[in-house]
Amino acid sequence: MKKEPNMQNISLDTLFELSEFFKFFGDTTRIRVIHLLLSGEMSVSAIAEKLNLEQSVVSHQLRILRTANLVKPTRDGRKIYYALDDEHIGEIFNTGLAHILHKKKG
Amino acid sequence: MKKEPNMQNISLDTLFELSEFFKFFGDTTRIRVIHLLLSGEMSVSAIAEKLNLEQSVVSHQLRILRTANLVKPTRDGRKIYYALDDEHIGEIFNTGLAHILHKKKG
DNA sequence: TGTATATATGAATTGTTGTTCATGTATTCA
DNA sequence: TGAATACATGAACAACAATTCATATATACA
Repeated sequence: MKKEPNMQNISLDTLFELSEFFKFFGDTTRIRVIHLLLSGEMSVSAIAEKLNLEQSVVSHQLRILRTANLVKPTRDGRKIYYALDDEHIGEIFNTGLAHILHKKKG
Repeated sequence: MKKEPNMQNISLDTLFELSEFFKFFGDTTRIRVIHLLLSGEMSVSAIAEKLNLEQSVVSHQLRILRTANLVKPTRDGRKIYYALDDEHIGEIFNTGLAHILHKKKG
Protein backbone atom coordinates (compact mmCIF):
# COMPACT_ATOMS: atom_id res chain seq x y z
CA MET A 1 0.00 0.00 0.00
CA LYS A 2 1.56 3.15 -1.28
CA LYS A 3 1.42 6.57 0.34
CA GLU A 4 0.82 9.74 -1.61
CA PRO A 5 3.57 12.36 -1.50
CA ASN A 6 1.68 14.91 0.58
CA MET A 7 0.60 12.49 3.28
CA GLN A 8 2.16 12.52 6.70
CA ASN A 9 1.31 10.71 9.88
CA ILE A 10 0.15 13.41 12.23
CA SER A 11 -1.30 12.74 15.64
CA LEU A 12 -4.80 13.84 16.54
CA ASP A 13 -3.21 16.00 19.19
CA THR A 14 -1.02 17.82 16.70
CA LEU A 15 -3.94 18.33 14.34
CA PHE A 16 -5.88 19.86 17.21
CA GLU A 17 -3.03 22.23 18.02
CA LEU A 18 -2.78 23.09 14.35
CA SER A 19 -6.42 24.12 14.16
CA GLU A 20 -6.03 26.10 17.37
CA PHE A 21 -3.06 27.84 15.83
CA PHE A 22 -4.95 28.80 12.67
CA LYS A 23 -7.76 30.21 14.80
CA PHE A 24 -5.47 33.08 15.78
CA PHE A 25 -5.42 34.15 12.13
CA GLY A 26 -9.14 33.56 11.70
CA ASP A 27 -10.37 36.80 13.18
CA THR A 28 -10.47 40.17 11.48
CA THR A 29 -9.24 42.14 14.46
CA ARG A 30 -6.34 39.82 15.12
CA ILE A 31 -5.27 39.58 11.49
CA ARG A 32 -5.29 43.38 11.28
CA VAL A 33 -3.14 43.59 14.39
CA ILE A 34 -0.78 40.97 13.02
CA HIS A 35 -0.60 42.79 9.71
CA LEU A 36 0.23 46.01 11.47
CA LEU A 37 2.94 44.42 13.58
CA LEU A 38 4.57 42.97 10.49
CA SER A 39 5.92 46.47 9.98
CA GLY A 40 7.42 46.60 13.46
CA GLU A 41 6.51 46.94 17.11
CA MET A 42 3.78 49.32 18.19
CA SER A 43 2.12 50.47 21.40
CA VAL A 44 -1.41 49.43 22.34
CA SER A 45 -2.81 52.91 21.92
CA ALA A 46 -1.08 53.33 18.57
CA ILE A 47 -2.56 50.06 17.35
CA ALA A 48 -6.01 51.07 18.52
CA GLU A 49 -5.76 54.44 16.84
CA LYS A 50 -4.37 53.06 13.60
CA LEU A 51 -7.07 50.41 13.36
CA ASN A 52 -9.80 52.65 14.72
CA LEU A 53 -10.65 50.21 17.49
CA GLU A 54 -11.39 50.65 21.18
CA GLN A 55 -8.46 50.18 23.48
CA SER A 56 -10.08 47.30 25.34
CA VAL A 57 -10.75 45.45 22.11
CA VAL A 58 -7.09 45.66 21.20
CA SER A 59 -5.97 44.69 24.70
CA HIS A 60 -8.24 41.67 24.75
CA GLN A 61 -6.99 40.42 21.42
CA LEU A 62 -3.38 41.15 22.31
CA ARG A 63 -3.78 39.03 25.39
CA ILE A 64 -4.91 36.12 23.24
CA LEU A 65 -1.92 36.54 20.94
CA ARG A 66 0.40 37.03 23.90
CA THR A 67 -0.83 33.90 25.66
CA ALA A 68 -0.10 31.99 22.48
CA ASN A 69 3.37 33.54 22.30
CA LEU A 70 2.62 35.14 18.97
CA VAL A 71 3.37 38.63 20.26
CA LYS A 72 5.74 39.87 22.92
CA PRO A 73 5.25 42.99 25.07
CA THR A 74 7.97 45.40 26.10
CA ARG A 75 7.21 48.14 28.56
CA ASP A 76 8.64 51.61 28.10
CA GLY A 77 7.30 53.94 30.71
CA ARG A 78 3.55 53.87 30.58
CA LYS A 79 3.45 52.46 27.11
CA ILE A 80 3.73 48.83 26.21
CA TYR A 81 5.08 47.98 22.81
CA TYR A 82 4.01 44.77 21.17
CA ALA A 83 6.05 42.95 18.58
CA LEU A 84 5.55 39.72 16.69
CA ASP A 85 7.30 36.93 18.54
CA ASP A 86 7.27 34.12 16.07
CA GLU A 87 9.30 33.57 12.97
CA HIS A 88 6.47 31.75 11.22
CA ILE A 89 3.81 34.42 11.46
CA GLY A 90 4.92 36.39 8.44
CA GLU A 91 5.31 33.24 6.43
CA ILE A 92 1.83 32.01 7.22
CA PHE A 93 0.32 35.43 6.68
CA ASN A 94 1.94 35.73 3.27
CA THR A 95 1.02 32.22 2.21
CA GLY A 96 -2.61 32.93 2.96
CA LEU A 97 -2.38 36.30 1.31
CA ALA A 98 -0.99 34.73 -1.85
CA HIS A 99 -4.06 32.54 -1.97
CA ILE A 100 -6.46 35.45 -1.60
CA LEU A 101 -4.72 37.59 -4.20
CA HIS A 102 -4.48 34.69 -6.62
CA LYS A 103 -8.18 34.01 -6.18
CA LYS A 104 -9.04 37.66 -6.78
CA LYS A 105 -7.28 37.58 -10.14
CA GLY A 106 -8.81 34.31 -11.34
CA MET B 1 9.45 57.75 6.27
CA LYS B 2 10.86 54.32 5.59
CA LYS B 3 8.84 51.13 5.29
CA GLU B 4 9.92 47.89 6.87
CA PRO B 5 10.57 44.96 4.53
CA ASN B 6 7.60 42.87 5.63
CA MET B 7 5.03 45.62 5.28
CA GLN B 8 2.54 45.69 2.46
CA ASN B 9 -0.44 47.84 1.78
CA ILE B 10 -3.40 45.54 2.10
CA SER B 11 -6.99 46.68 1.95
CA LEU B 12 -9.34 46.14 4.85
CA ASP B 13 -11.41 44.02 2.52
CA THR B 14 -8.52 41.73 1.70
CA LEU B 15 -7.61 41.39 5.37
CA PHE B 16 -11.19 40.39 6.07
CA GLU B 17 -11.10 37.75 3.35
CA LEU B 18 -7.79 36.55 4.70
CA SER B 19 -9.19 35.99 8.15
CA GLU B 20 -12.22 34.26 6.66
CA PHE B 21 -9.88 32.00 4.75
CA PHE B 22 -7.90 31.03 7.84
CA LYS B 23 -11.12 30.19 9.63
CA PHE B 24 -11.49 27.14 7.42
CA PHE B 25 -8.30 25.77 8.95
CA GLY B 26 -9.29 26.81 12.44
CA ASP B 27 -11.57 23.90 13.22
CA THR B 28 -10.50 20.44 14.32
CA THR B 29 -12.96 18.58 12.16
CA ARG B 30 -12.10 20.52 9.04
CA ILE B 31 -8.36 20.33 9.54
CA ARG B 32 -8.66 16.57 9.99
CA VAL B 33 -10.64 16.31 6.78
CA ILE B 34 -8.12 18.49 4.97
CA HIS B 35 -5.28 16.40 6.32
CA LEU B 36 -6.97 13.24 5.14
CA LEU B 37 -7.60 14.62 1.66
CA LEU B 38 -3.96 15.60 1.32
CA SER B 39 -3.40 11.92 0.59
CA GLY B 40 -5.98 11.89 -2.17
CA GLU B 41 -9.71 11.96 -2.81
CA MET B 42 -12.06 10.05 -0.55
CA SER B 43 -15.80 9.41 -0.26
CA VAL B 44 -17.90 10.97 2.48
CA SER B 45 -18.51 7.67 4.23
CA ALA B 46 -14.84 6.77 4.05
CA ILE B 47 -13.91 10.09 5.61
CA ALA B 48 -16.48 9.64 8.36
CA GLU B 49 -15.27 6.14 9.11
CA LYS B 50 -11.60 7.06 9.04
CA LEU B 51 -12.12 10.02 11.37
CA ASN B 52 -14.71 8.28 13.50
CA LEU B 53 -17.28 11.01 12.91
CA GLU B 54 -20.98 10.96 12.13
CA GLN B 55 -21.85 11.22 8.47
CA SER B 56 -23.82 14.41 8.92
CA VAL B 57 -20.93 16.10 10.68
CA VAL B 58 -18.67 15.34 7.75
CA SER B 59 -21.29 16.42 5.23
CA HIS B 60 -21.87 19.71 6.98
CA GLN B 61 -18.18 20.52 7.12
CA LEU B 62 -17.63 19.40 3.54
CA ARG B 63 -20.32 21.78 2.45
CA ILE B 64 -18.46 24.64 4.10
CA LEU B 65 -15.24 23.64 2.39
CA ARG B 66 -17.06 23.08 -0.91
CA THR B 67 -18.75 26.48 -0.79
CA ALA B 68 -15.32 28.04 -0.30
CA ASN B 69 -13.97 26.02 -3.25
CA LEU B 70 -11.46 24.28 -1.06
CA VAL B 71 -12.77 20.85 -1.97
CA LYS B 72 -14.42 19.51 -5.09
CA PRO B 73 -16.96 16.65 -5.24
CA THR B 74 -17.12 14.01 -7.94
CA ARG B 75 -20.00 11.59 -8.02
CA ASP B 76 -19.43 7.94 -8.84
CA GLY B 77 -22.63 6.04 -8.50
CA ARG B 78 -23.99 6.55 -5.05
CA LYS B 79 -20.68 7.69 -3.65
CA ILE B 80 -19.31 11.18 -3.84
CA TYR B 81 -15.58 11.59 -3.74
CA TYR B 82 -14.12 14.76 -2.37
CA ALA B 83 -10.72 16.08 -3.34
CA LEU B 84 -8.79 19.19 -2.40
CA ASP B 85 -9.44 21.86 -5.00
CA ASP B 86 -6.85 24.44 -4.17
CA GLU B 87 -3.16 24.48 -4.82
CA HIS B 88 -2.42 26.49 -1.69
CA ILE B 89 -4.05 24.20 0.86
CA GLY B 90 -1.12 21.87 1.26
CA GLU B 91 1.28 24.77 1.45
CA ILE B 92 -0.68 26.50 4.20
CA PHE B 93 -1.21 23.27 6.08
CA ASN B 94 2.48 22.47 6.03
CA THR B 95 3.55 25.97 6.99
CA GLY B 96 1.32 25.82 10.05
CA LEU B 97 2.48 22.31 10.82
CA ALA B 98 6.10 23.42 10.70
CA HIS B 99 5.28 25.98 13.36
CA ILE B 100 3.60 23.44 15.64
CA LEU B 101 6.38 20.89 15.29
CA HIS B 102 9.04 23.52 15.84
CA LYS B 103 7.24 24.71 18.95
CA LYS B 104 6.96 21.14 20.30
CA LYS B 105 10.70 20.70 20.13
CA GLY B 106 11.14 23.74 22.31
C1' DT C 1 -41.54 0.07 -8.55
C1' DG C 2 -39.79 -0.84 -4.01
C1' DT C 3 -35.84 -1.15 -1.03
C1' DA C 4 -31.25 -0.22 0.40
C1' DT C 5 -27.30 2.75 0.31
C1' DA C 6 -24.85 7.27 0.13
C1' DT C 7 -25.07 11.87 0.89
C1' DA C 8 -27.28 16.44 1.91
C1' DT C 9 -29.79 19.53 4.61
C1' DG C 10 -32.96 22.06 7.95
C1' DA C 11 -33.99 23.07 12.70
C1' DA C 12 -32.89 22.92 17.39
C1' DT C 13 -29.48 22.95 20.70
C1' DT C 14 -25.21 23.78 22.72
C1' DG C 15 -20.74 25.69 23.03
C1' DT C 16 -17.63 29.16 21.84
C1' DT C 17 -15.92 33.71 20.86
C1' DG C 18 -15.76 38.76 20.32
C1' DT C 19 -17.23 43.14 22.00
C1' DT C 20 -18.85 46.35 25.42
C1' DC C 21 -18.76 48.57 29.66
C1' DA C 22 -17.03 49.32 33.99
C1' DT C 23 -13.25 49.08 36.75
C1' DG C 24 -8.54 47.81 38.28
C1' DT C 25 -3.41 48.21 38.08
C1' DA C 26 0.90 50.38 36.84
C1' DT C 27 3.59 54.32 35.71
C1' DT C 28 4.74 59.23 35.35
C1' DC C 29 4.97 63.67 36.97
C1' DA C 30 3.67 67.77 39.49
C1' DT D 1 0.51 61.82 47.48
C1' DG D 2 -2.79 62.93 43.97
C1' DA D 3 -4.01 63.31 39.17
C1' DA D 4 -3.45 61.84 34.57
C1' DT D 5 -2.16 58.45 31.21
C1' DA D 6 -1.64 53.72 29.32
C1' DC D 7 -2.99 49.31 29.53
C1' DA D 8 -5.37 45.01 31.47
C1' DT D 9 -9.21 42.48 32.89
C1' DG D 10 -13.77 40.57 34.56
C1' DA D 11 -18.61 40.03 33.68
C1' DA D 12 -22.52 40.42 30.79
C1' DC D 13 -24.26 40.24 26.40
C1' DA D 14 -24.71 39.18 21.60
C1' DA D 15 -23.35 36.86 17.62
C1' DC D 16 -21.76 32.92 15.60
C1' DA D 17 -20.51 28.17 14.64
C1' DA D 18 -20.53 23.12 15.36
C1' DT D 19 -23.08 19.09 16.41
C1' DT D 20 -27.24 16.34 16.77
C1' DC D 21 -31.31 14.41 15.14
C1' DA D 22 -34.68 13.79 11.88
C1' DT D 23 -35.64 13.75 7.29
C1' DA D 24 -35.01 14.59 2.32
C1' DT D 25 -32.81 13.54 -2.13
C1' DA D 26 -30.33 10.74 -5.40
C1' DT D 27 -28.64 6.50 -7.13
C1' DA D 28 -28.41 1.48 -7.76
C1' DC D 29 -30.36 -2.78 -8.13
C1' DA D 30 -33.60 -6.57 -7.57
